[in-house]
Amino acid sequence: MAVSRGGVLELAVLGSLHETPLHGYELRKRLNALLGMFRAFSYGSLYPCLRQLLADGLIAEDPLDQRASGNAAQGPRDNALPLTGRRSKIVYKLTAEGKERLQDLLTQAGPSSWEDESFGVHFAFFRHTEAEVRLRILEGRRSRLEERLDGVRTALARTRERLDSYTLELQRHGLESVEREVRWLNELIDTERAQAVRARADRAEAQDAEPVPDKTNE
Amino acid sequence: MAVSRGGVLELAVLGSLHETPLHGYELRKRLNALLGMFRAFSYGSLYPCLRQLLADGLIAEDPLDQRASGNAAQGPRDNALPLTGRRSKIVYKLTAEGKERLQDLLTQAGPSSWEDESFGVHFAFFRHTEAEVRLRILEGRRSRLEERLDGVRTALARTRERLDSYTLELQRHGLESVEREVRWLNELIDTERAQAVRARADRAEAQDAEPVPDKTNE
DNA sequence: GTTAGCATGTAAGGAGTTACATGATTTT
DNA sequence: AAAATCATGTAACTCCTTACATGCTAAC
Repeated sequence: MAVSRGGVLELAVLGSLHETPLHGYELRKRLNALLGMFRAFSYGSLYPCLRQLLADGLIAEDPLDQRASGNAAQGPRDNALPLTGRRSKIVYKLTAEGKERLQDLLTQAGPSSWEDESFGVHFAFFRHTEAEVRLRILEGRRSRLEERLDGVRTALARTRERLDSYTLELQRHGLESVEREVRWLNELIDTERAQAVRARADRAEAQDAEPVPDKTNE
Repeated sequence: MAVSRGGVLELAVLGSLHETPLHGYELRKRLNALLGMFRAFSYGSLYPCLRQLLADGLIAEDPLDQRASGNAAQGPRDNALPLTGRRSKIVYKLTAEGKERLQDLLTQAGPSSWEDESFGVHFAFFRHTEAEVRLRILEGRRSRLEERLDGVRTALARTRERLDSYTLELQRHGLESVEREVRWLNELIDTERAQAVRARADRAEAQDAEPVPDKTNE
């Protein structure tokens, strides 16, 4: 079943391809437009990744595109068309296995989903993620950041020597940025919870008679 | 002269050791307190780095520490002291060559100083950096971020399909964060320029008679 | 007809991490 | 005397980047 190894790229590719078939070049542009503020991928990693995913059967060439990339017998006539052996766009689409794998990746709530490098990518595909998993990822990221704040703050408190103005300014800016992200996460978590409550209420109304379990694990 | 290869760790180590001699464990804690909001280093990279720097003669063991790490002949008597062959703190200090190398690294204003992974480290040692270099690094980082803003914004403008709320929120938060950093850089740059002007005025006053060249390359 | 951008790929390697292994010292 | 944490180190590996190489297609 070939693990087609971890790394956010896999998720980024699979997630993008889930929306619509794409070829490598366009895929990269999409990705860098979507995640450009957080990270950028190069062709040098994208194409090998596509190759691996293809080998693993998670994606497949999409024949719907008119410029077939096949080397099969096509009329040797009129080779003015861009079919030189194998040079044209290669459009990929998700296979059934690929969709399964994507669902797997989207269900994982762990360090691999809330660390700096990966959180943005996971968040970008929250639309396809279950509500519960979304919440756990958001909370996971928040505690990750709070750990960081704690660590730096206590380390700072233990420091005897007073720091120069640049170090101080860096500290201040860093703290502020992380605190801002925590506040942002708080808002998102509140929204998610409110939605969950609403969804539960809707479900309750639907089955009406049955008393809602309502396990208040708050 | 052994290049003792690039990577921010080298600068981080050399910079820290420039303030005061330290051993590996403590060094790591310092670093993670100083830069914890931006990145964290592990022992697995720190110790090999120290070894390399030692081999290159940029750092040396500091004999000032009472627990000498030497294997030289010390009285075999009273070996209850922690001197088992070679297990105790190894305190390193900068050599003359190391100081030179540090100055080199601090003078470099280029991508290696203003990219995400490295900017924080360079900034943390701005105290030891020339005013001119500081300015170029700050401006370099600013244009890097502005490029990013441009790229994402134009890509976004070209996008036909409207995005789901999560993608949108990610976009918004990303843009806002980067814009905030740009504003922060603007302030820092202003401050730096004001200081430069003041410094020039001071120098002019000092030599008084001599008309200041004042090449207004603004 | 030449630049600029679209499109696909590979080889080499960089900068670190994780997990492991070990031992010394201090605290409880 | 057990647990925590201080302290040093290595091997294997990961994920990605840089630099290169190639060729098509559109625009100026």
